[in-house]
Amino acid sequence: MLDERKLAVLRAIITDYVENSEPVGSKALVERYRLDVSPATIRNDMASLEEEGYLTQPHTSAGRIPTDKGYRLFVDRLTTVKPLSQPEKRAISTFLGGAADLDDVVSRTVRLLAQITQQVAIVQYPIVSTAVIRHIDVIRLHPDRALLLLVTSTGRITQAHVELPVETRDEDVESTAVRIGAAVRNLTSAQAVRTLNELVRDSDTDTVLPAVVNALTALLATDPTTRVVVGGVQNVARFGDDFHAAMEPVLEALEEQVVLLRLLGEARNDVTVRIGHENEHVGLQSTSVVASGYGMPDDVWATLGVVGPTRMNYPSTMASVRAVARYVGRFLAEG
Amino acid sequence: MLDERKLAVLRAIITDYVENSEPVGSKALVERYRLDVSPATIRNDMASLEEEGYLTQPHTSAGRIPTDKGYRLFVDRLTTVKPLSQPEKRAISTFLGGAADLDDVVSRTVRLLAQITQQVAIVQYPIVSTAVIRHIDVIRLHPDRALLLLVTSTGRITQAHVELPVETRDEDVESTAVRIGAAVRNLTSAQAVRTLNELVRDSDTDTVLPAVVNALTALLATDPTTRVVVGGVQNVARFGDDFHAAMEPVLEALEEQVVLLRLLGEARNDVTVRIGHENEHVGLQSTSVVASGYGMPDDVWATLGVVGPTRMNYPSTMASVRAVARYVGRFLAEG
DNA sequence: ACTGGCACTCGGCTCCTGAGAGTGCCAAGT
DNA sequence: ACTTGGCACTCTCAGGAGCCGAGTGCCAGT
Repeated sequence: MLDERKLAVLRAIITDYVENSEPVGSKALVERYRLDVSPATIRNDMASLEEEGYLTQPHTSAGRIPTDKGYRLFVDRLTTVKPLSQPEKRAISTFLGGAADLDDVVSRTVRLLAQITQQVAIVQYPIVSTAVIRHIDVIRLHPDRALLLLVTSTGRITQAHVELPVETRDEDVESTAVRIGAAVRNLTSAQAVRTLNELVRDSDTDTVLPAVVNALTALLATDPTTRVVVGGVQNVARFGDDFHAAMEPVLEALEEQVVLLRLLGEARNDVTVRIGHENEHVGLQSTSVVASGYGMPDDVWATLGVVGPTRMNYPSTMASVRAVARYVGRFLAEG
Repeated sequence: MLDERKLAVLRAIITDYVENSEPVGSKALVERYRLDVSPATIRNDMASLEEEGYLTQPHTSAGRIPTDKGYRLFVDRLTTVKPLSQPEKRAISTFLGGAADLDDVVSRTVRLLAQITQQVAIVQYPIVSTAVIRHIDVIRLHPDRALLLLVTSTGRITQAHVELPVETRDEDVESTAVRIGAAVRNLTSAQAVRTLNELVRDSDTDTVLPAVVNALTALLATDPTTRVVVGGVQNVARFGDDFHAAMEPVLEALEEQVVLLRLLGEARNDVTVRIGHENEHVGLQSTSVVASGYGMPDDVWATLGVVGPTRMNYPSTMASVRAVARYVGRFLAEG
């Protein structure tokens, strides 16, 4: 069904369409891509590609444009992600190199991705599965309320409020904090939860301890990967003139953390592409998402990616996403 | 120059144009707004209003549309900000009521503002000038590096890294933290800086103390108002069909914290309006910004506002911004 | 299996025209 | 002095005709 030449035709059509955003016809095709056959032959191939769902015509007597299925085939079989050039690599490296802390790494990454792909970038906050608890702290802000701080070995700080009985003494709060801190130090999230359970079981007269432990358990349970940063939103304006209608739902989707997490959540350690209707979220079905996990080998920390028009330059976008993911991963591993 | 009727004509034109986004002519005007004069009279008034720069014609033989100057006059003299309805007030109140902490208040506020104005909302993180230090903490993450945490009475947590001599003992770190903590507790930022200076002067043999104090001083010095949150970006799609050209610079501006801060920075405690070219940032000169300070009376904590098309409903937007600012202020004062 | 030729389709461009909205101006009325 | 009706004028917009050209599908020939 799909001989070599038909695949070459599909590749040429996609290349041309990505570049010029115009339906491409048989004549232009043979002229621009040395296919060494006549337009008539190409026409037959195009007809057959259309029959199998890889191409479509906006209207009779216009050229063909690729369908989502066509892009899918292109991405799967017709393209090789070519590595970035040396200057590009150096640019990435120096741009990330100046980062001061975790927040800075993430915000630089998102700007970098948006910049080099000219699309909308999404970066999930990294989480280290091997992160351990470094420190906890309970700070009494009001008579009946305290602030619980949790610091992990990656420098991540989370917080929660704890309701206290009004009559609680400051010393009790402090000693409880010290006690819990000693118990969970250098434990992973899962280990800590187990230890905390034992701690509560052993001390049933105490009122402060259970309150703090509950808050801490809840804090440990909340998935710390639920933070996502978006950047380069202005690039939706460049997605194409035909995009104006579909733009509002896209912008809306980009504000929904939940949607973004689901988008990124499906990505593995390598580069994943979702094309058009392959995206579950209806607002994003006229876009493609290129994502990649990043972090240490065999230990994915988080995911990042870009959202662009289905008519995007897949090889180049995939190369950029992969490169940025690798550099950020390496950078985090070092720092 | 500007008698009562001309002002009424201007008001009617703006009202109509805001509603229908179409240039409005003399005939439609007398029909829709009981002006009790003939179209010819209105035409004379319109000609004179145009001559003075309040109106303009997209082309000959089209109706008139307001200029920035026209909107300015409208906002300054022709409109009264009418209070919100009871249900609206209740909606604001309940929506903000569920907020758990400061982050939550801000994120709810930005969503609320975007929702009720159908425009892009911008909220600056609040700062309490009377905030005092509640707690500091130094956590050693690596042999040569520690994390400094600062908690204020408003529940705000900031952090910084401290470089330590490798040979520093854990006990010294801890005692230093306790010592500094005791010294600055319940002090305002300014008082703390002074106290810290004395502390360093009195103990010149210590190596740990100066390192931590330096980091803390830097932390206190960084302006905590430099954080801004944006929401409702999808609403730019509703700014109008004529807006598509100007959209990219607007989206770009919305990603620049610096630009947003300057936008908001000019606002006073009451509602401020910048119309079109009154905005300094070129990318936003086809938009209007409605902003307001919020916080306790005579003690502005921060600013919030919305960005919309110059052709916006000013009275209603101003009412919404004012109401939200007041509610958030009240809410912060209580919690 | 490929190619050249040919008839056909259909969108886009241009030109034209008429309708309609809106204006500016003027002379007359109050 | 202001207001008004009338009128000529301008200019956009919508619709229709007609042409062009790009592109297709098909077929017969190599």
